[in-house]
Amino acid sequence: MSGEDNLLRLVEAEDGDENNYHLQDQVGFILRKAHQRHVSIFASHIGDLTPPQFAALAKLYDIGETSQNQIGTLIAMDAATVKGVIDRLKARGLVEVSKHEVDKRRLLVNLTPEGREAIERLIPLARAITEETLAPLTAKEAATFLRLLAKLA
Amino acid sequence: MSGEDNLLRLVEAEDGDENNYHLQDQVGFILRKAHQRHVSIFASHIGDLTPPQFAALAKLYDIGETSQNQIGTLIAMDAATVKGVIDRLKARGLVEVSKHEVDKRRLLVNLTPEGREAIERLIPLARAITEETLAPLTAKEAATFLRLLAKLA
DNA sequence: TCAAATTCATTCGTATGCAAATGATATCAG
DNA sequence: CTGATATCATTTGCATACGAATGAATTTGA
Repeated sequence: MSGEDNLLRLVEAEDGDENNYHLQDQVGFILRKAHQRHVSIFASHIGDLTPPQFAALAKLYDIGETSQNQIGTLIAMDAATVKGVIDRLKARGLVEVSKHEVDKRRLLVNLTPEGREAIERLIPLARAITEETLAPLTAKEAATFLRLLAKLA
Repeated sequence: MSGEDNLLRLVEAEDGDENNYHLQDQVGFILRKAHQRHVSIFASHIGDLTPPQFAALAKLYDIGETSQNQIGTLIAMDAATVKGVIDRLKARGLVEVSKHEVDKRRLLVNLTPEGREAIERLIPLARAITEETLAPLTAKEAATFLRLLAKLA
């Protein structure tokens, strides 16, 4: 270790390291890593569907037929992004689309019987994914974490 | 509200809602939304650089010249992804690349003077981004949140 | 009522993000 | 020493993710 290094450490110790920027301590960086880990866990349980695709199916299962735009609002997805997601679900026969009778701008989306069967089959796996994602935390920690995370989202 | 709705509510109340899957309560979904919000805050403060690009610059500023692969490891980025990030930073003159003298597989990456100037200018903004991201939490909550988030990442 | 503003969907461009395959180089093990 | 393995970088393909622009349809407001 050089003399310069020793001097630097002294300076850092004096000011509580406030002059140094540590990427790995920033909330954005850790948030990105936590999200990555979750997506990886998701893929290990549900290989043939992505989290956004699953979210669209789960929401349609929850509320029934609705417009593409409304789906995007409910699952926090950009209009351009949701279009791609719905297109791929449609191509796989999990959802079907139709025109709104009254408001001709709207594209109605609904589950097909295959889509309904798929989401009913996948929901138990999704519970396991949530469990595994939160596994590093105790039950109490998980509850605290979810409460605080919700305040940030 | 219909009679069916009342019945459903009774059933849900009886079993503690355990038979219902609420997407908006799942950790993965909230994690994705929190990450989205952070990226949006980031963009409002630093418009000409993405979070991954900033991360690469910050890490190079921290550790100095290193291989592309090592950068990817340190900022949790896939080799294919980090290549694109470095390519774009290179195109903008913020980093420069060279071949490793001994190990000819490696591509060394380093900040240019412009890159160093940029990251020094941006780090104060990054601190503000972290602050704004955590603003919905009290200081104590933020500390708890970061501790638990780190356990998940 | 009717022009302005808004909403819904689409398209384009750019940027992650990752799996899988490939090629070049380096290391290891027998 | 050399064949098997491992590592590093690249490329391709697919899937989000979002800003901006566009067009069609609806709603608003003076």
